[in-house]
Amino acid sequence: MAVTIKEVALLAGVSTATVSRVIHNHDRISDSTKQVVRDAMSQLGYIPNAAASSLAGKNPKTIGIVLPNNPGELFKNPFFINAMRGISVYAQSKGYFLLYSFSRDEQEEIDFIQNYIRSGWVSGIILLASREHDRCVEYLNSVSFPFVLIGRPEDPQHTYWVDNDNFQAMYQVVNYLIDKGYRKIGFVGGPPTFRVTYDRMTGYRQAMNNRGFFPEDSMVFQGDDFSEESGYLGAERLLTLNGLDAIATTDDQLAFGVLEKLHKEHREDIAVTGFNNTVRGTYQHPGLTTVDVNADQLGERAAQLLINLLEQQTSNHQIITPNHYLVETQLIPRDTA
Amino acid sequence: MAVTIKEVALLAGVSTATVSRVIHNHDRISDSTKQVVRDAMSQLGYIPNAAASSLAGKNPKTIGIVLPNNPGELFKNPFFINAMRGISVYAQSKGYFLLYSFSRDEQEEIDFIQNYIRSGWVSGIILLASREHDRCVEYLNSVSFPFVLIGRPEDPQHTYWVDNDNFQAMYQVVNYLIDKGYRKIGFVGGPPTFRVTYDRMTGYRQAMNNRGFFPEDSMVFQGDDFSEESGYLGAERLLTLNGLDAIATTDDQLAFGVLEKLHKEHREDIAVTGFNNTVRGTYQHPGLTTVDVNADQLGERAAQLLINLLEQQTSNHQIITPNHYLVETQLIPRDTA
DNA sequence: ATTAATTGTGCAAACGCTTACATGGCATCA
DNA sequence: TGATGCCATGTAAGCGTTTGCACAATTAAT
Repeated sequence: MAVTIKEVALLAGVSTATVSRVIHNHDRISDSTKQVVRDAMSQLGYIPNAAASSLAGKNPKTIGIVLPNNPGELFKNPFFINAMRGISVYAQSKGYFLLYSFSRDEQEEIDFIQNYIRSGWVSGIILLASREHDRCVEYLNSVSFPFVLIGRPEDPQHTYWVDNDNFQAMYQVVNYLIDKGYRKIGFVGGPPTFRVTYDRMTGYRQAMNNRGFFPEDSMVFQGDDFSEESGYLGAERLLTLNGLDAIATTDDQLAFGVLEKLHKEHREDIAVTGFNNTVRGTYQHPGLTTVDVNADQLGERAAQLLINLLEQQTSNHQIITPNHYLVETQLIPRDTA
Repeated sequence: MAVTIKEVALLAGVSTATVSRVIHNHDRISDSTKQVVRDAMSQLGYIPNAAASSLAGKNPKTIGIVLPNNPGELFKNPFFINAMRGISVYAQSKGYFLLYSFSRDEQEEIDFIQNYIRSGWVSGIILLASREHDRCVEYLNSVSFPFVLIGRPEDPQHTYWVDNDNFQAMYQVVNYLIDKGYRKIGFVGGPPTFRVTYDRMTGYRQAMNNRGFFPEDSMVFQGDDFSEESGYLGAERLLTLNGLDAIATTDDQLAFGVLEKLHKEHREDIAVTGFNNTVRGTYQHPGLTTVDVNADQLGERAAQLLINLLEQQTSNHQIITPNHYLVETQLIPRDTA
């Protein structure tokens, strides 16, 4: 059917072994032969059979992506599709294929990962769902299969990951607010067990301190989750304070809850910021000032990290790649601050 | 490394051929042997090596998905991610893997398709980008590789495809408007060369006629594209008519343009409907009455169609599957109508 | 001038699975 | 009882690549 390595070999007048070596840029092949073989390949439109090469023990040049199946979140937040696009940009430029699957729950995620690995289809995996105590990470570590996490892992030293610099991001937000003249800035975050909450809160505290403000604990609210309800609750709490003029949140959903409460109390004068640049914040009135996490970049970097890892594994050049990247966020000023 | 068919055969006390036959449910294997083999498989946690099975000439059980890389559209419209999820629901239940790629332009789409096919990775393809004169469709036909189109093809008789019943959908919208008391309903559509425009316009006309209204041509506007600008222009044109009380559009973007013009002219009394249920329409004020195209379902059906096709091809049971599915749309009433 | 090391290439086995063909056992029929 | 046919399973070749090993040709070292 399709063109095989044999036909290329025949046309180039060499053995299949040589063709294979040319494909992989083996260093013991003379430049002249390389040229001849390459000409033959392009003349025939040869594309290696991925199944065969994978079977013969090579990097299948395919990356598996595991997504959480959270319809609500998927819909509200362009994060996933953008991350997938980012991954594809880099992976495709390196000739990698991409496999994806949505999973209903953690168990299914693990099942899919097992399938990916055992089936021999993929050479590495990117996880897009960072949970607190991630069994997928555990599993992948236990079988020591190459993977990259989008999000911050529990063990940042021994895991490959990409994430935003959450400290820096919130630091920026608070400085922006102070620059705009706000002084008494409250904080509404998600559960304190999440690393992301901690990092953003630290950024908030640091920024305040550096500018000469020292928020008491009552100005910091941490909800049980990242929901609107928690935001609403947080606003309720913070409104008991005197002179509050701004609320920085760690998530758009929280921010929406905050806005709702503020609206109810006719305190629209209070500034609000969110996080994640969800679509609702873009189109609602007033537009929500928020932070874009640059999902595209996160995806691209994740792919880069993984592919580096894979290629480095194959070759014996010991170029030590970093084990993580921090991707810049971008403040999106809109009406609420 | 992983468990192979040999180990299963050894444990079950049969040959590898028998194991293979059990996997594929060959009918000449006795029930008792089947049971023994299945037990062995599950005991060892055996998962067939996809590369090997694909190489040996079997259906690789992998579907390639080609997406357009249109950042703006991707962001505004949850269509793509939902369709991908829909595909994954069905495909995963049938044990199929999914490959995806975003392409920058038509040429790249074709390149990716070639890669998919020549590499032997995929057994079938789903196209999510239906254009007017689709070279991908042409190419796939020319090499007669199994594929399904999401959207209406040029040759609906000899292509596998899924789509909404666009006629029906717009018919419904217009009836809804008439039921709500609107009488002089204008139409703003995209370019008339698109089949979807034609179908929806026909639905509009038919519904009007059936209820005793006979819109003159001046009540029908067809833009050069599906943009807000075209919508704006359309509204401008229609506003010259007397007594207009509603505008049905074929796309949310068009609707947004229409709303803008109406707002400018303080004619918010005029009802407006969109199409596609984009996120902006959900969150803006006033909320846009629109039609959800059920992207999930479209994806699921597309996967179903393709997998049926593939399995039917393999086995010689000649169950003739339909060559297309029409997926129901859903009217989403909100503020603008 | 001999030997040793290096370079460029080919040979052939191996990867894990499928499947056409072969085979032995059993039931059926005359 | 022997021939016939079917049923359940085994044998082995082959799918397209990769790669360790072998080997011839060249270069370097003595």
